[in-house]
Amino acid sequence: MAPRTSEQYEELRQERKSEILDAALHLFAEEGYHSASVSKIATKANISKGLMYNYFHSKEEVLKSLTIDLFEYAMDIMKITPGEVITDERFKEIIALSVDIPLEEPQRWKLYMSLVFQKDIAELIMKEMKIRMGPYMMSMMTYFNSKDYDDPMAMMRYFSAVLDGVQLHCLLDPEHFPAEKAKQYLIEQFVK
Amino acid sequence: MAPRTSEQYEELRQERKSEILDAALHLFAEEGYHSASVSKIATKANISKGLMYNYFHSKEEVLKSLTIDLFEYAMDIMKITPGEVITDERFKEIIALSVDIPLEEPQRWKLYMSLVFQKDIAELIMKEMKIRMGPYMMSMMTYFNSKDYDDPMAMMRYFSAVLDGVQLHCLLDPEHFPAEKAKQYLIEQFVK
Amino acid sequence: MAPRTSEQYEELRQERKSEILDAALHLFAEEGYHSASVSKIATKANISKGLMYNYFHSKEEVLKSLTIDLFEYAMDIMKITPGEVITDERFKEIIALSVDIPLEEPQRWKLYMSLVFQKDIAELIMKEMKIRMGPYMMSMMTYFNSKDYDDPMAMMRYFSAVLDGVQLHCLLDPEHFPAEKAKQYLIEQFVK
Amino acid sequence: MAPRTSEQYEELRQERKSEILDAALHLFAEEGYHSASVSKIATKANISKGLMYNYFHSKEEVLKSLTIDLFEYAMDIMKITPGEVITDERFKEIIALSVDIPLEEPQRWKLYMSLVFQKDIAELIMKEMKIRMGPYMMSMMTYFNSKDYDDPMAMMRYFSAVLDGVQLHCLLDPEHFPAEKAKQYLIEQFVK
DNA sequence: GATGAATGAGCATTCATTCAT
DNA sequence: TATGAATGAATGCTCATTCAT
Repeated sequence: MAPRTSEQYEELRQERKSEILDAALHLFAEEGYHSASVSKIATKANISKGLMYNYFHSKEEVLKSLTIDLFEYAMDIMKITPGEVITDERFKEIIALSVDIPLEEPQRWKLYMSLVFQKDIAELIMKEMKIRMGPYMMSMMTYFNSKDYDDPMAMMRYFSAVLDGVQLHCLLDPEHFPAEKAKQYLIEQFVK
Repeated sequence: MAPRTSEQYEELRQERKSEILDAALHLFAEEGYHSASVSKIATKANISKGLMYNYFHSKEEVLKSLTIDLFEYAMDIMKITPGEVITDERFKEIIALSVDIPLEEPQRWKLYMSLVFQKDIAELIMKEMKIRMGPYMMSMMTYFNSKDYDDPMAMMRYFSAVLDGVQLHCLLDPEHFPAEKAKQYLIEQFVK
Repeated sequence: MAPRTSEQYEELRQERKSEILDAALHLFAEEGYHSASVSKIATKANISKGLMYNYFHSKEEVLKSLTIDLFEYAMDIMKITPGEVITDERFKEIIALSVDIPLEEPQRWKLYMSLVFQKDIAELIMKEMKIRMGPYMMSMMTYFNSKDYDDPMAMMRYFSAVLDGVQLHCLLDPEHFPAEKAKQYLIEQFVK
Repeated sequence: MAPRTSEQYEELRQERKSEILDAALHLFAEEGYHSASVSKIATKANISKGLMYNYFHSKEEVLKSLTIDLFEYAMDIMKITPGEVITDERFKEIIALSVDIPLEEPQRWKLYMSLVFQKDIAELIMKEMKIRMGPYMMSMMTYFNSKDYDDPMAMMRYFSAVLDGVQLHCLLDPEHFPAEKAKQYLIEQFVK
């Protein structure tokens, strides 16, 4: 048999890597970071424990990788581009997406939320987050500024908090939380 | 020599118990439930590992005790009484307190938030919570009902979410989050 | 109040001591030596943990004391006296008693049997045993000798073994083991 | 380098497993189940504590495995087959083997005897035992029935007890117990 | 004499990580 | 590249024993 080309190898590696991440995501979300052992992750990803260390240097790195992916995924969906000017239509879309994303991918977001409050883990991911959230917050501020809010900075931060609260409840109690109504209330309040 | 009286013993016990709870609170909040080992808690409380088990049957029980205390503390401060009829003034006070409490006792509330998303732990505390939150939510709904909202139930849930979001940001970024402005915005929106 | 006389104190001590031994006997027999903690014994004996050490230097000593009592109890019941000459009638009585004792006080004998096979414990009690069993075995040998057995020593040892086997089964399966029939078989075989 | 083939792994595992069982057998027999800690077993088996759990899920499982092996070993030697019809010759052979086995493998049998009287442990092994002893007892009863005994069931139980007693003494005092004479006495009494 | 708080060594078990193959 | 045996430190927890009161 002809040896694989290095492109094929690279492809294989990426595939394996994402299988591992996928397994880890589900286990972390289901049983928490500490209860999800490397053994379980490897088994779920159909590889040996040893091989995992060929792809990630540690369990912590799996987590780090997962959170970075998480952001990229969210940014992708929201189609946020640095320097973007946000229109009312776009703002409404962002609200709708913000509510829908956690409903559609609760695993991912539960994991994310569970991490934010564990100081040891939070430090790992906060740096990544701040870098990636910066441009998004800039665009938001510009939007609130254009709306003639008194204190657009404060408003932007308040809006972020409100949105997080809504997302939180979407995750914690999806059956009872009135997601559609919430979108409507958000629009009523913030898109004057 | 005569043994201590049982009052003396009881006093001693209560003191020790609260030392343990205090140590545990800080460690749980700082490094999470799993990373805060019984050894660390005992060391921080200046007692031996073994003695912890003279006061609590398990690490889990320390956590449970801590969450119960948390609720009682919050309920106390908010002066919530079952069946209370909420006036506008009282509603404003609740908003103000809701924002101030996490700012004043961030440790306690960080702990609480960190637990909510750890599935294995959440089950432990959710039961306690639901029992204690019920009356509060009833009063809230009655209030929104009196305000002629379309769907007071949905509004109450949305309000809870918004409040949680605000508390979240107070905890996560107390330096930058505009707490006072947030109170004002909340009152403007919900106390029509 | 007049101070107690030293006789009264001594009496009190003996009473306490036997309460402790009683509690220990039941717990050892029910859950085994290792599972029966000093705490449990003290609680069952209605005294404090600390006081137990006023009566016995260690948990092991409680056990030792218990086994010695056990022997004295058995010897008492069997009315064995050093140098006794055993008649056929007396031999039959010994057989009957040997079978009845374990049936009537299974706790005591189960404890005893459980100890014999735990080397660490066995060493403690074997010495006591050999001293106390010696005269009994002498009398037995004399009896078998009078019966014109080939090898009275071997017969005596075989008889002891058979008796132990019967006692064993009386303890382990009192409901199914035919104790009365066994007595009869024993007499038929050994009292020619 | 290529990983080991699964045959190689399996071979390795079996070897290690039996090393662990061997170490455990000796320690359990010598100091009892509770005193023989996992640490000691691992040290005696020349492996790390952790590795033991790669082979057995718990200390209890080691014990269970050991008792199952014990039975299989005994059944093998005795060549007992379910439904076997026992002749006089075969009966004599069974008596001889019953006496010789404990003499040849005292460790194994001491372990077994020590377990029977520890309530917490006994339950674990009794189930296994009853299943495996059933057919053997059936054959015995058939034998005693063919001998025109009054009450073959009672006789079978008495015989079992006597045999156990003899085995007990073979174990406890192999130097003084007259094993050969005992075989002879057993045959005289039971093979009329 | 009497108490029970306090200790610390020990226990069974888990698990991230390494490494010979 | 790939395996899983092997390690050892750490975990939650128990308990005989000591000791200040």
